[in-house]
Amino acid sequence: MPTFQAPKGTFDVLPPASARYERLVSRFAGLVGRAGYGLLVSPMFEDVEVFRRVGESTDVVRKEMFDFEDKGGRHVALRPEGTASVVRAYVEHRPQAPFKAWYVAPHFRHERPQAGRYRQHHQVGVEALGSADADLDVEVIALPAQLFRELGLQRIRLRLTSLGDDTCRPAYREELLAYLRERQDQLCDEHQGRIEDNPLRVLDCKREACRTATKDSPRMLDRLCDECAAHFDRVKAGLDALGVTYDIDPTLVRGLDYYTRTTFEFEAQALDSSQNGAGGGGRYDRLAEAMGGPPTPGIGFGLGIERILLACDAEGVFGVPETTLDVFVIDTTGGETARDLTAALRAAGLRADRAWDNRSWKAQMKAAMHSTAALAVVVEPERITIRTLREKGEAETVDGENVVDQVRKRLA
RNA sequence: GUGGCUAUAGCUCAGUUGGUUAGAGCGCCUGGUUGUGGUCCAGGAGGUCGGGGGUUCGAGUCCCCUUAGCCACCCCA
Repeated sequence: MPTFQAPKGTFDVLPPASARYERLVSRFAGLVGRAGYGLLVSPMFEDVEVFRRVGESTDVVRKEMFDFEDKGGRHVALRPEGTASVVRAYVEHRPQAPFKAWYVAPHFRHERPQAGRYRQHHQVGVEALGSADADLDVEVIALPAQLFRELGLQRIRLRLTSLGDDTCRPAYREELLAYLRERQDQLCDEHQGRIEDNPLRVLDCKREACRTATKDSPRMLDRLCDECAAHFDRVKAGLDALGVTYDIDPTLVRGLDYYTRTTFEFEAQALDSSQNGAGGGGRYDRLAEAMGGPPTPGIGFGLGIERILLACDAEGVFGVPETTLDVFVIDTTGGETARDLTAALRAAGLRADRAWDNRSWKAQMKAAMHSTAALAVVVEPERITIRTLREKGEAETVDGENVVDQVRKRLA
């Protein structure tokens, strides 16, 4: 047993398994890059107040932040979610709107770890600021749907709702609060004393008590103001037009308080654990103001890389790629030729590796088999041969002067 | 944060009511065989049994603590 191990709730991803991370991120980068989103790099810790703006009543802020005082006495926190940092950066730099950015970043939450739930996990996501256009909601929601399709995932369910805005939500909130107060003693223990914080959360409670008590509660979707209703209708129509299927779920409440209007969540149904949320997001038209900036509408999402990969495992798609090398060099003459030839092959743009330590022919050949290379170049005192590694074939003796060209020819 | 289960070789796991040098398969290393590599044969390396304490003549096995993982709650990505 090693003396040290990765801290609780964290993990290492080693090659070759890590190749899936690489490929997933590059797929995502390609997808959102084609849609006009540029990479945004931001610090993985911020003034703790930046994250507090996402909502004081949320678990993320109340009990899951990795926060500490730095040597200058500043109270900072490791990023628990992605949107706050991006909106902070937007407000700080005031880029041209609409501003469309994507990110890939570690996220930290101090929770009890479980499969699919970690203290450090990784998300890819996008944020689009400066437009309230419902068609932007459609674009943003369609991106993860397209990603999942490209990965080959079948069993992803999109849940969708609207939380209203400042025009209609306050009245609804009061109505719901009144409804809940009448039934306060019927709610579960957790929510009996917490309905004032965020009454919407009670609707999402999984406990039987809350479920029955709120069965006939008023629904935000029935109380949307005209503008919000029109916005939501356009979002639905847009998704329909793009062939993105969804389920309207009026009980959907996301973990963050900043959402307005459109919110959504992608559920990986292949995962039977309760950690089956693959990603989610929504509109946050008041967050820029809360961050001290000008009123700026915005919408975005975050996707959990580990959750997506777990879902891929469960559906048997997007496995670790087989071949990562073109050619493997074996040298039984001392190693100088391997050193020079490998360098030449790489300079020619081929993926090449070699055996080390001047081992036996058999040991080097074994290493070549493990390498996943398609071809081996075998350097022996009297000749140089090219051999196939993945299927049977005759060794082909090659001229020492043109090894690179001949390898290239064989690969073509 | 609450509760339950688990921890033995690089990996997957055996290990009796506590008993003497802790095992297997796979993987790894060496040699032989093979069509100079995938087969087969022989040999070898590798474990303070997660860590600490206790009970006992004796602990991988029983007890306590601790660390980590898993599961449920909770929450979410």
